[in-house]
This record gives sequence, C-alpha cells and structure tokens, in this order.
Amino acid sequence: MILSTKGRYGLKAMFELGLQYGKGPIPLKVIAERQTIPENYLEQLIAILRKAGLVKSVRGAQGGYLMLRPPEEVTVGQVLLALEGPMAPAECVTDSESPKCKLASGCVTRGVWEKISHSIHDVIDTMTLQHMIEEQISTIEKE
Amino acid sequence: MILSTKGRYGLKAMFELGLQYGKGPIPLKVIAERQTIPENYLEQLIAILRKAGLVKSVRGAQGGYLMLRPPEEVTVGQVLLALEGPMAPAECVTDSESPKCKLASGCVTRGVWEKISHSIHDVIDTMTLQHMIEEQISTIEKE
DNA sequence: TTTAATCTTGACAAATTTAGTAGGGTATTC
DNA sequence: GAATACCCTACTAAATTTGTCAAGATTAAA
Repeated sequence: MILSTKGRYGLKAMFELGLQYGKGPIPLKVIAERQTIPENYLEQLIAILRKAGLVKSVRGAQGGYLMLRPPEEVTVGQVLLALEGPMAPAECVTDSESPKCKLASGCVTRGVWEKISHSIHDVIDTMTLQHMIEEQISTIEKE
Repeated sequence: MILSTKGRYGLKAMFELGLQYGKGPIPLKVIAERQTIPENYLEQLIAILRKAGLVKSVRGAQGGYLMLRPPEEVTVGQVLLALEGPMAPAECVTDSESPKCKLASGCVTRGVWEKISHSIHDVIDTMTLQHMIEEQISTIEKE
C-alpha cells in the first residue's frame, strides 16, 4: 500500500515551499534539485497542486511558485488528497457520496475500512507543513 | 489510496472462512458466491493466503478451504500484509530492512510516514477476524 | 526592445499493476 | 470411474505510474 511518487514527491515539494513562505517565489528547478525530483515530472505535480488552490505561480524571470496560505494552515491531508485522491482504504468510506455500495449493512468489511480511514485522518488532518518544518529543525539540532 | 480488490476481496473471503471455523472445509465456489467475487480470480488470491500460512486446503470432493488458526488469532493486518504488501505509505517505514533510503536524517517526510504507519497498524494489528464477526452479528441484531 | 528566465500545455511512451479469463491437470470421495 | 474440488500457468485488456520531450506563452530585466 505504498503511496505513489506523486504523493511522496509532492509533499517534499510542499515542504520546500513552506520553508520559503513569505520570502517570494521559488523556481521549480530549485525545488527539484533540493529534493531530487525530475523537474519535468514535478511540473505536472505542481500543476495539480495549483489547481487544488494550494500554491500559485509567478511567471517570468525571478518567478516561481509560492504557497497561498501559511504553512500552519496547510495540512498534510490536503496535499495528499490533491495528489493521491482520498486517503481511505475503500471507496465506501470516502467523504464523497458513495451510492455504489448498497451493501452498507451487508458489507462485512466496511467497519474495518472505517476504522483505518479514521486513524489515517487523525494524523494527516492534524499535521501541518509547519509541524514538518519544526520537526525537521529539531532533528538537525540533535546532530 | 484505495486498496486493490486483492485486499478487499481477500478480507471478505477470510471473513467467510472465519465464520466457518471448526465446521470443516468450505469450497471456494461458496465463498465466491456469497461475497460476489469472480471464482477464478479468488483462486489466485487464496493461493497467496495459503502460501502465507493463513489457510489450508482439502482436495477432492467435500473438500475446500479452512483457516489454520481460530479467528481470534488472525488479524486484519496479517491478511492485508499477505495480499497488499506492507501497509505503510512509504518503503522507508516498512519493517523490512530498507537500506535504500539513506536520507534517514535528511528526509523531511519520513516523520509523516512513520506517524501514518503507526496509526494504521494500531488498527489492523489489533483487529481480528473474530472482531469482524462480532461486529457483524451486532449489526444484524439491530435491524 | 530584446533576451533570458520561467511557467504552461500537451503529446508521447515504457513499464508495471490490476483485474480478471481460460483451460488443463491433480487429488479425493462416493 | 465419475463427480467434486483444488492447483497451476498462461494470457490479456485496461489503467496507472513514472516519467520524457517539445513548443509556446508570459514576464522581468538589461
């Protein structure tokens, strides 16, 4: 159940944007280099994040990308939702209406999926980019 | 991040085997019908579960499959691990040795993956097939 | 105003995974 | 020996993943 590179690369990119918050745009090339992500591929990922309203772009020389909101207000869950789709083990426990599964009462696994989904969301909807940044700082200090 | 049908079908099949525990073998055909799973496909899935030591088979007429251990001793995590691989969002937080990721200290996302992984395992390593059966019974009673 | 940096879009594609289907072989029981 | 049921392998269509590549649009700065 490993996430795809979309989510993994995307969250790393958002971390870099979070570090840079308030300091003007940062070019994609720099993010790609720092996190070792193929630049052309990252382009596609950040387009998704832009459409999701998480980042905006500044064109032209000295341009780049920047976060719309401060890192305290952006959760890991928002980033992963945009890139990976709903972070739930089955469709029937997704927020979106799921009229497909009419076995609601007959389904023997639904309870399991609900519990997994809740436990994941407890983490990702609570954790923000700011938390990631702070954790990173304390890790470096210990070295 | 929806699970594949492997895990979803497989857990449903294990539930049926759990219900039947102690009552002799149950043919695959019956499981497939009850849970609406393509029989030939389920054959492949149960082969995986057999190799993982979760079920055993009895060949010939009146044969079928049965669980090796009582449903109280089989966790959802064991089933999903066999069918879906490690239930973690990234390789680096898998139990198996992961020498690939040497960025352990430099990786900015590892902390996130660890937390997600822990929260998932809190659920799936605790929940057994017996729990699923009990939950199902109480659901039916309420109707 | 030219140039260079940068974003934007869309096409292409190899590799892998998913979700099966199909069919022949083997063991057991009645 | 016929019926039942597991066992194994091969095949495949479709989707997803993980990129690459090229052309063009936009803007800042010299």
